[in-house]
Amino acid sequence: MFSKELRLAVEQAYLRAAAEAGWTAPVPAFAIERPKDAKMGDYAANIALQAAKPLHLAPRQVAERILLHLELSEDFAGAEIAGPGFLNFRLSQAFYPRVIDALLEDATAFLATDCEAGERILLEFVSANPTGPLNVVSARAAAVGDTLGRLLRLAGHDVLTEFYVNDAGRQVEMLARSILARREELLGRPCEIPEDGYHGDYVVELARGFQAQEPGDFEGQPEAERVEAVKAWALRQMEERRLRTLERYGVHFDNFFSEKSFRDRGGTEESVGRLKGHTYEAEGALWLRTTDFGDDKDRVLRKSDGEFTYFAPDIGYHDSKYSRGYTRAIDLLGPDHHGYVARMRAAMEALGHDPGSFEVLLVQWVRFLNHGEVQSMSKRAGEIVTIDELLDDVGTDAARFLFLMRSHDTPLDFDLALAKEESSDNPVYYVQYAHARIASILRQAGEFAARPDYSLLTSPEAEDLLRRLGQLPEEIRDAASHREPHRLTRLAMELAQAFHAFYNRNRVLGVEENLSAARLNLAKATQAAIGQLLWLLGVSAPERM
RNA sequence: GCGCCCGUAGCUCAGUUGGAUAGAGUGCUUGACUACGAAUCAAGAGGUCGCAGGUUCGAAUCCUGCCGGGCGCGCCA
Repeated sequence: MFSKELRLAVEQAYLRAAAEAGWTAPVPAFAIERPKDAKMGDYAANIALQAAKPLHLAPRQVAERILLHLELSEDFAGAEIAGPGFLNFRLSQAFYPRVIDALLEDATAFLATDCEAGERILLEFVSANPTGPLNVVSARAAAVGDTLGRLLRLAGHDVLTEFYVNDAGRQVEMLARSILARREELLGRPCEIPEDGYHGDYVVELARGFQAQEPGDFEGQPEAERVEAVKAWALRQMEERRLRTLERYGVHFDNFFSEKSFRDRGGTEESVGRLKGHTYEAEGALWLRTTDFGDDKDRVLRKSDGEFTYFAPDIGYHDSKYSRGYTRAIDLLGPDHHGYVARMRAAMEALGHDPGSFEVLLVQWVRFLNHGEVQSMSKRAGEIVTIDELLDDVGTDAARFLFLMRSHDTPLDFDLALAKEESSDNPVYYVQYAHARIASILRQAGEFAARPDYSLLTSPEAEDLLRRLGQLPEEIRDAASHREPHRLTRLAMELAQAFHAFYNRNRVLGVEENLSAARLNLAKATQAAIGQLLWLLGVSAPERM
């Protein structure tokens, strides 16, 4: 929450120094950053290093001139020149009450302090085929997408989370035919599961369920109508199961977008029509000249048999994100889809959308381990295949936290044994324990002053904790703008670590009344911050464990 | 062959638009509870940031080449 005012102060100091010394170079691009080593202060600016070259001066010399003209608010204790010419700044105690009071008043608003967002974002993730239970391969994307959505919303964006339901293609047709075949089997008639059909146990379950509910004249209907009836019924069943799974997992979608209804109302034709000028006919097919927009080769929109490719309705779907009023589309895709990004971006550009407003986050694969052994995800081996089975095994809190510990663009090893372990080895418990521990202290504390004298918080552990709390708004801003929800787990762990260290060296209860009140408020503010981070992660924040 | 992602401590990984002595967890060694939760804390050991060049006052970070791993390159979805 201080980097913004610091940047302004430094810029103004530079301008005053320039006016006095006759520098003609404008304010250079420079960074306000947090040094790794606390000995170097709380913030550092490299403006002198950046300005030295255009000014033909030594960096330290520039720094000295700037320092002369620097005017800082009372939140800062002062500034000094260090190393090759960094300006280092140290916070004063004056900011303590501002941070603690703000956190206690409204932790959400506090975390959003530095965010200046306000875009309309459509965030699409998971979008798994509706032909089976949600598979564990979607679990990571579900966790990342849901938390990213919460984070972007907290940052001030108008976010719609969306699940694209591929309910139109051959896949659901096959599901319906598979169910029908199983139904024949249940009735004791000879049958054959279609070659590309679905074989999971759930298909048998569905067949049984359908048979129990099927309308009386079902047998008399023509084949095509029967398939349609089963298809519609099966899609509703899968939707219910999907919603139950997602709810257990704490994942919320604002909208489920049906490919079928989009196609039925001519959405694909409309978007393809608007691509005119970028398309051509060749070999009986309709092609989109994506190479005009950076793709490797042109892509077919409509096959020579007159059917659209998968690409065409998908262009229409993405186009609809813009026509529905969103200015930015963010997709989470598996690494097997990365070849697809360039052509979709090309299509968006051809439609007149800013290609930069279409963002794709590739969520890399997860490898499941058990005590370090790689797990095959085969049903036959009795291993975990669905998200439900994963949640049965390790629970929502551990699953979400572990998925969000790593950057989404690196492959992840997920150790099932570790996830189940309720010990300090499991980072989710480490963070939750800090939250519960504070709850326990507050239960025992009784009444205490709401606005005590925070200048009593002088221990190194208290100061470290306060600095971390004060820096949260900047961290949140960066996590949101970089689309890196995994930073939240690190922040939560660091806060928990700072609190545990504080707790071990600073008695909160049973010390002098004013000191106790100051420490209690700090603990309570920390709890609010950890609670808010856990909420963003979709992990529960227990009062007791 | 071409394209994208990745390569950091024994292991799993952080590392902010290039910044100061490269960090954390885990594992290993050692210490801390007759007062707030020991699911905790403190200390120590552990590194050729895949390799080689280049740009820069400064490179784990940017550029080039090479090595290694993953994924993709259909009128499939």
